[in-house]
Amino acid sequence: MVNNEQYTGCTISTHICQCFDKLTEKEKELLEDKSVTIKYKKGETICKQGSFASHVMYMEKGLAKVILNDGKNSLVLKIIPEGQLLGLSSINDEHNTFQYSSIAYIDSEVKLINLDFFKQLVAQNSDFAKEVINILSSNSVLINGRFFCLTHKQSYGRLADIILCLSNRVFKSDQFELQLSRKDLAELSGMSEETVIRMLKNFREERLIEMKGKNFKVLDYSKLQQISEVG
Amino acid sequence: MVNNEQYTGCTISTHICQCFDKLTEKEKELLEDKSVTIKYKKGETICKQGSFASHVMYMEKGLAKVILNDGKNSLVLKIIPEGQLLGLSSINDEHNTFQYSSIAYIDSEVKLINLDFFKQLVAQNSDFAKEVINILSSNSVLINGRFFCLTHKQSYGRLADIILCLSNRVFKSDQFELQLSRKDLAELSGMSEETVIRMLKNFREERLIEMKGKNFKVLDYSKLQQISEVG
DNA sequence: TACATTTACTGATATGAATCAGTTATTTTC
DNA sequence: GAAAATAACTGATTCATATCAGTAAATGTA
Repeated sequence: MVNNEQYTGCTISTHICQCFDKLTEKEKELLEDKSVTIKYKKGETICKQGSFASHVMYMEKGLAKVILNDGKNSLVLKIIPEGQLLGLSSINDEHNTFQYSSIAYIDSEVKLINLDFFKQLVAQNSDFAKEVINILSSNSVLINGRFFCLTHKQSYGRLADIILCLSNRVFKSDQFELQLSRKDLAELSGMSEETVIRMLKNFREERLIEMKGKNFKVLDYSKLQQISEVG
Repeated sequence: MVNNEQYTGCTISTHICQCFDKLTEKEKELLEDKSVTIKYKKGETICKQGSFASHVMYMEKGLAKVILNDGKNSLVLKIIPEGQLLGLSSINDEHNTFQYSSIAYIDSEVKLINLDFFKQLVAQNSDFAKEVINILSSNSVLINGRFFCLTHKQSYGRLADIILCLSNRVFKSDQFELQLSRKDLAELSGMSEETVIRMLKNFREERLIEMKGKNFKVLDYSKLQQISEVG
């Protein structure tokens, strides 16, 4: 088999966060003491790039984006679905501030875990540390793929990627009510809002998708897949 | 202070790899047994994306690029200078193949460390594990910055970034003999070879750099910095 | 030294996608 | 339930940068 890697702009890791399974009963109890669950409304900032990081987060319920921002532009690094960690890069001793911002796409519940305690777990439980390493490196693979996609595919391919990702990984259905605005979609696929709108229109005209307001239905997976592949 | 983060297309981490300092004398001895140093000529492949990963690498001498490739295009993720690890993502249990290729820019010497032994070190020495986590997360920060830069800056800014990176971090001098071809520079800054050539010419005409064949000299750092910032 | 090959460079042209300037539709708010 | 605000959409235009098609220079080789 020839390995012609396919990169997608997909933003969601399929890696299942298993790190808490590695904890002892005692550690799990302590974890509960050292954490608190907070609710965020759609659009609210869960963590802010540059501010001091005192906790690692775990998405219990909801959906959020992770973005880099230079004051002018923003880049969506990934999406955090239920059951994934957020802000793991803060466990690096050299960075005591959040390296990115996270904003809730929909109403969400997030467990905030005390950072020092999290670091302590890494130091004392090597299975836990190993799993953290797995998560970090899976995350790199995801972001590298997205990096490739956003720099080398053209817009139609990137948009097809995002639609496939939303359908397959986020909503896990061929039809879904998309809470994201066209602007959000544009940010996700790294292009302008107007271009997204025009391209979605084309996809609809070619019967690849159906669209009524926020309701999406994917009609032709294989054609979208093909568009994703040719770039 | 307002935090207007500046992202650069710089490809080199300033993180100093300290993980081997964390080893005991006995572990250091074992490490020598479990590793072998190989010489690579300029242009040679040090590791190949998709092939089975049986070792982690350490750049003892030389310079190499780390690239993603889909058979058509390639993306330089980062550059590995002397004193840095390469192929660390292989320690993830889910990926037993190299996630990227690495090619020597110049003649290089690379220490190949047995992967199972490396994993064993992670499991048994928590300071070592912690340092590995630091390296992984520093690496993410670097690549995220580059991701932002290549997707949001335009060509002049990206090229300025690369020139500054080469001068400040790789060669650590305002003049250097660049072993890389124009094509390499194009790949690094994510644009076509012709565009690189035209823009270098402009930089020279505006007296930002001097250029005679492979010999480069940076004349105006602050102007290049400014070009990098405006994008 | 001559020849072949690769690399560096130049100009003309094509094009993908952003930007600008609106209108229409849908939410939100009072 | 009307007014205001936001989001969705459309068309015209501009622009950055890739691509194409070459020539010139440098490097490798016989």
